[in-house]
Amino acid sequence: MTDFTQNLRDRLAAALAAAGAEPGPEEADFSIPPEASHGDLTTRAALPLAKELGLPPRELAEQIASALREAPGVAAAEVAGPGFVNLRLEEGVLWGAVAEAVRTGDDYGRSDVGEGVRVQVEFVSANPTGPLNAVNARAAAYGDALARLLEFTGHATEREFYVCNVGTQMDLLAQSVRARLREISGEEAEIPEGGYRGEYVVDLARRLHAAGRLTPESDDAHLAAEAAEALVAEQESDLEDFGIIFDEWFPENSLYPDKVEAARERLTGGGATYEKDRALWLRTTAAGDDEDRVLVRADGRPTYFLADVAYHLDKHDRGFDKVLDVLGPDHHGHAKKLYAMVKLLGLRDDWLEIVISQQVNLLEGGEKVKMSKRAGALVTMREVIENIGVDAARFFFLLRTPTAHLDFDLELARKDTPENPVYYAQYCHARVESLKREAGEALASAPPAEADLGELDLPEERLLARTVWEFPSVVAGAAARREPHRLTAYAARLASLFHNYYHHHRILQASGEAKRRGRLLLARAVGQTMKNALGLLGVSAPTHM
RNA sequence: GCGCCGGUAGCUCAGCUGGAUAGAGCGACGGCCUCCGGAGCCGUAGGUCGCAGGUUCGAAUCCUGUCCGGCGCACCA
Repeated sequence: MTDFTQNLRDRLAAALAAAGAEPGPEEADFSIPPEASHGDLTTRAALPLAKELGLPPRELAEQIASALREAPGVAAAEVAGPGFVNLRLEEGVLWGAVAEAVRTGDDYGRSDVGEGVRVQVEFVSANPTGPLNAVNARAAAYGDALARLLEFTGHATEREFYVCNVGTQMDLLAQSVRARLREISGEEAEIPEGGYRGEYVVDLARRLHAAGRLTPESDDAHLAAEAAEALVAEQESDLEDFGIIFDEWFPENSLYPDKVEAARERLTGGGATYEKDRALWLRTTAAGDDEDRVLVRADGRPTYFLADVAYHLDKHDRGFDKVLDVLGPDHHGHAKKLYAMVKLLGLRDDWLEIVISQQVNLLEGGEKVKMSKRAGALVTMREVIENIGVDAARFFFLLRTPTAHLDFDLELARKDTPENPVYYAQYCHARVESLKREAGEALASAPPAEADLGELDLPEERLLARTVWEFPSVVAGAAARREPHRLTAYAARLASLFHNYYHHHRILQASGEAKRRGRLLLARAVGQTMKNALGLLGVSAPTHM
């Protein structure tokens, strides 16, 4: 498909050049119109360029159309609306995609557009002060799907979790654990103001005490380290059960003191710092921030921001060509200073990219489920997984664009009825598997034959094939825009088309051996494409349901 | 006060970096079970794209202002 569209792009560029236009790469391109009645490929190149040439857009469009009409695989090229050129492709192109999906299997949709660029996706990155919650789970589902998309499009991708095991929160954790340890020894103890009151701290204290690792007399640093280690291990196993394996768990405390000191020197040497009120500031306002930021406090202790600079310098030193930070809703205020930091360090502007994974409202039958960390009554990621399952959770978290708040209806996600979109999509795959079982091994694994595909003649079959044909470009678009939810929408669309087709037309009982094989090939392509789409979302494609 | 994210059908949301008649799911209403899985399918109703300006051949999309909701604004992390 890539060679095919590249050929069309070349022809389009040639036609535009012949008319005297100088199109940019964006302008001399095609898109797949959502409306099937607008053809299979469309270009609006004539609209902006006609103006430059002083031509009526439809006239330029007609010149483009006649040039494209001659291209192989193009059945028709028509001018529409104000000056669109709509292409209708020959069926053979679409059957070719069906054959390719069957032939390439789990690799269908894969591409190498990433050219092996080394990309790091950092996500979740929670404090090691408690179990992961539903908001972390959303970020987890998002970051992992994004990483899968990047891998599938030819990027050398790594997943990283930044363990924020430094600072006030760790002190509070240590004091909270100490209080619980005292209680175990029968003493009276109080959880400090702002401390962690969750039941899990009691369990943690009990476990570490029983293992002989901690006593109420253990010093703060030891308390914090032991507690954090245990909690990180829990987070890691929760994420593993959610299907997510990180390549790197990067502990913040490993940055101290050398890397933090090196970061300070580098910034100071760069001349973007100054001293005020005995503190060291970074002039981030020179790079688009709203106010300058403190790097070193008046008492000489470095800020979290300076550690962040050190952390990103370390990422850069590790050779990543691109770094994606997925920040939670409580950190969205950091984007500006991080971007400013990149500028002031003299790194490429697009080296860092920040995506905000927004908050989640958990609903139970329309009622909001309260999530209060202070009261210790938070909804944990583990509870979400146990309550509704990994597949439903991941699918639901990826239903929306990451930047928008998400209403997550647990009751709906739990349902095993068609109103639940994850079952609807998985059922499509299971149904194809069921057909393959029914058809028998020989037919179910027969190599794609052009003659068999040529038997397909229904409009529904063409539309299904077109949708299979679209898949690689949907993948590419989702990866480029960092929007896995496009795949969720695609899976729902493909499922709907297939269920409809299945209901109205016999596949294994079609008249004629060749038609049976052709229809089964189409079904196999759909099943395979669905499996790949779900796989990129981290959702399983069951063979039975 | 400043900033970020939202405001599109009764509800939850898409809308592919400015295009064609604004779409889907759910809900509502009405249909379909001799048939490879009814965990399914078909149809109907439903919109001033928060509001007001602007930019241009063209705006849900970009700009300005404004209203509403959510969330951030430490020498905390």
